[in-house]
Amino acid sequence: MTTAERLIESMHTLLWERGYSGTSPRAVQELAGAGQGSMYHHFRSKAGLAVAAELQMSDELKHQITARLDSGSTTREKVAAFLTLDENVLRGCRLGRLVQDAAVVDDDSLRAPIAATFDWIQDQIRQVLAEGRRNGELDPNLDVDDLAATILAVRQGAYVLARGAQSSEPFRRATQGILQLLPR
Amino acid sequence: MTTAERLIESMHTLLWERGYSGTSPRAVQELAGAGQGSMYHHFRSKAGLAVAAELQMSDELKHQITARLDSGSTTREKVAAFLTLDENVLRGCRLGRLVQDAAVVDDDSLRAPIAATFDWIQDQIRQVLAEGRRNGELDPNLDVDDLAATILAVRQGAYVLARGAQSSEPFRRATQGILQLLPR
DNA sequence: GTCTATATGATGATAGAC
DNA sequence: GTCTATCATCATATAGAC
Repeated sequence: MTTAERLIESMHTLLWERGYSGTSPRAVQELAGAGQGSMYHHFRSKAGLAVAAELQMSDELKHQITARLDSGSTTREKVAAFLTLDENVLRGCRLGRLVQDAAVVDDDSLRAPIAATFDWIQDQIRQVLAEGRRNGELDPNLDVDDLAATILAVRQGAYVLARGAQSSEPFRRATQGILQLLPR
Repeated sequence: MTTAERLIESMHTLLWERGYSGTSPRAVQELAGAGQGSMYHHFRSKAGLAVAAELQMSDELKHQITARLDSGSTTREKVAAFLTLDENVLRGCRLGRLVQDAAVVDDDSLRAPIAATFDWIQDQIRQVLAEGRRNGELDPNLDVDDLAATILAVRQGAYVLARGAQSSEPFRRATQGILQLLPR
């Protein structure tokens, strides 16, 4: 891995763990084993490096989500796979946690990659739901745009509850709760 | 208002706006019109003042939620009232946003009031749902514990999506999406 | 109870040598 | 490309006078 790649990787890890405001350039440099000058040679600023890390987050997330939404055979199975517990729920969603940070929301270059990824995810879910509606698996009267937003919101909110409780139980409950409303 | 009350009020405002890590004692003092020494006379630390502010947040939130859950006549109306758009969705949930901050989650005295409030809210929703099930408004096979977690998660997640998009539209969609799954 | 002074370390970045 | 030195500012308090 090049120094630039290690810096991005380290920023990715720390953004997930400590958030944007909670991550100092110094901490990133230490984790990457790079010096002060090195970081500022490859990136204009902390925000510039963070944007690069966000793009990596987005890429990884898209691959994971595609794999999950493709995994089941029925609509319900696909949605269930999307909502299924991660290895480590308490870490939260790496993108979702960032939007709580005012420094991120106030800087469009930092916020835009997150917004775009959320849009992409909702659209993937919407397509799965739309197919289910065509198949007759779902009620033809359902608004699949709204329901796609709901399903993503359940996942994001489930992370919030799990972090508050420091337990994965609320995550499991919240995701089970929506699944019981979808026809088998 | 006493100085202590103004300090709590100011911390409340800034926690909501900037989060815990993003709020400095100095900023709180300025907003409250109090000096450095004054703050540390009334509170042991930044964390101590933040706990006091969290208790105020919790109190206000409980009153608002009670009012909403009591407002409708049917189960669906009550849930809809709970999920209804706030004046300013983009601010997010004052408690939900705090749990994304590692400094909050790592300090039990800061996390506990949030966890307790989330538990309280879920229990209130659960009671509304349980009554609806007894009434025959809801399917008797529904797990109301899970569904209560889902409904709170939708609200929390809807805030996350709205902040990401810097628009209240995803909030509206996500909440409508779950309501269309509840029987009329 | 409130004020000013002071302390210690971190933050985010720049300068310039190598 | 990477390193060390340096910088101004801020964060989170503590000390002690008034």
